[in-house]
Amino acid sequence: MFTDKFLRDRRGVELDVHERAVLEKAIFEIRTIEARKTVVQAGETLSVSMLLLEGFMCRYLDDREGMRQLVAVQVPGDFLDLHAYPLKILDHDVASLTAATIAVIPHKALDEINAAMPELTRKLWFSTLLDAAMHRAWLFRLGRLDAVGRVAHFLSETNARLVSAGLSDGTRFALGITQADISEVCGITSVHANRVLRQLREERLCIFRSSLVEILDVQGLARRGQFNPAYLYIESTSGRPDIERLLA
Amino acid sequence: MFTDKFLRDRRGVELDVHERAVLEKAIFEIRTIEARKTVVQAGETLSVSMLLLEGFMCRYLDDREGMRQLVAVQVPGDFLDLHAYPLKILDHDVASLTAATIAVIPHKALDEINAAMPELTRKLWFSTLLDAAMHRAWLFRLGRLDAVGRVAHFLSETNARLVSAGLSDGTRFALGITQADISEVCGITSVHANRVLRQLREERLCIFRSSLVEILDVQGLARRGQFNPAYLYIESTSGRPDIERLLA
DNA sequence: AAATCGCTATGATGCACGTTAGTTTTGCGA
DNA sequence: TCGCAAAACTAACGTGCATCATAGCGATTT
Repeated sequence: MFTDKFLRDRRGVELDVHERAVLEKAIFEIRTIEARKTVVQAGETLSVSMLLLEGFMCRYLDDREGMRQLVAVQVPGDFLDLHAYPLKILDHDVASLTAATIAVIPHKALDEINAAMPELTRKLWFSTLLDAAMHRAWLFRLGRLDAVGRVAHFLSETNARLVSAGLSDGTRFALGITQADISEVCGITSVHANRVLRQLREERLCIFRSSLVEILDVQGLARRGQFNPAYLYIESTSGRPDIERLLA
Repeated sequence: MFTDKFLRDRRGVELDVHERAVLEKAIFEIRTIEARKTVVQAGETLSVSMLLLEGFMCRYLDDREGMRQLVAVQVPGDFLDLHAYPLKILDHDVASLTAATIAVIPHKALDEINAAMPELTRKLWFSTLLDAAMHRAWLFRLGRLDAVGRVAHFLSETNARLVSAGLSDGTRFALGITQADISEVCGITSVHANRVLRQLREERLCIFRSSLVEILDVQGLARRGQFNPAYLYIESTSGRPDIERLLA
């Protein structure tokens, strides 16, 4: 099932069997994407949306000099651009960070869902609002935290999301991104990202090694980044102990 | 008509006469709010959403020490918390900046719209995605611009939105907020906000006087803040010259 | 084995912005 | 018209992060 991870363990909006089947049937094709490719550019008119199955992708805006500001990092189970369904044209680019696999869903299929299944429509809507809630947490990160706090917040968030996706055991996860990517998330230079990561290592909070992130002190890292997972709307309905631990 | 300004001049999603009437009928009551009151707190369960009719309001997150980071400023015609309809619980607070008037719409009424009017539902969805697009522009502002650029970007955005709402003539508008509010938008201290506003004044770009904002050089200010209004999805369908000028 | 490339690492220097501690101005209610 | 609080403004000083420059290191190519 390609849509297994979509909205899994999200408060009150998990898909039922029928809804999941409908969404599966809406998939038009599965595509693979190389690392570091732009798949959607700002301003194009879109007629499909994409669900991320494997790998990591991102969305970004760039400034006059071509410097990027990431506005979202997507993990497996996330829609990349469901917001393109109502918007049709995006204000930003979508690109892969690592090699990735995606499911392509035509807007025509979403029209049918929209017309016939108001409850599922509301859940799809919810999932785009989850993205907006993450945007707000990112605004807090950039507006109110220092560089160490920003990185700590980002790594705490990513850990929580990957636990929910079943891709982190709660302290360790693979995340094939570079220090430069982190700097584009956190609005700092890659030089400074390097110094911050060293500091997190020296304070025994977290070890970042590009291919592997190891959190030594989950609570300490969360405290340093003032991270509170409430905005992710994760809930342990299935009684998963890893999620219980996360929310404790 | 209370809903006059809602989605006015937004690309492809303006409400038709019937839709507007349905939305009007969904209004349960009109309320006034004093300046500087919190109307929704993070974590409450909500059963209504609110449309802003008059005045200015905002949404914010606060940090451990109680310092606020604004994540949105709402102007007349904006929903304050339509995202509470799918989400039910918000991750942030909603408060007034000035005295304000709002229309209250119960989620029950939105359920009926959701069930019976897929096209209107998609437009409501669109309006919440507009907020998300603004969040992304705000992320760019905080992540990639210096203090002067951030304030220039914010004032350019606000001008554009108020032109669309008919509350700015393109260069001058009333905005009853303080320098401290600006600092909470831009992630800087109020002391520095003051310095930045002086600089914008001295460079003959913009004069901010709390009760009145006067933009002396619209294009210069936009350039300084790398402001591009595309993310607001404004379009002049009605051939309004003020909007034409804005997008030129 | 040499060459190339992307990523990580680190030191020196400077500036934008924070912090602290005020003073002055504005506006509004009594 | 006074009185007072809130907002605007200013100055002195400290610091976190940017910038610039360079070097090491591992993987891939030839």
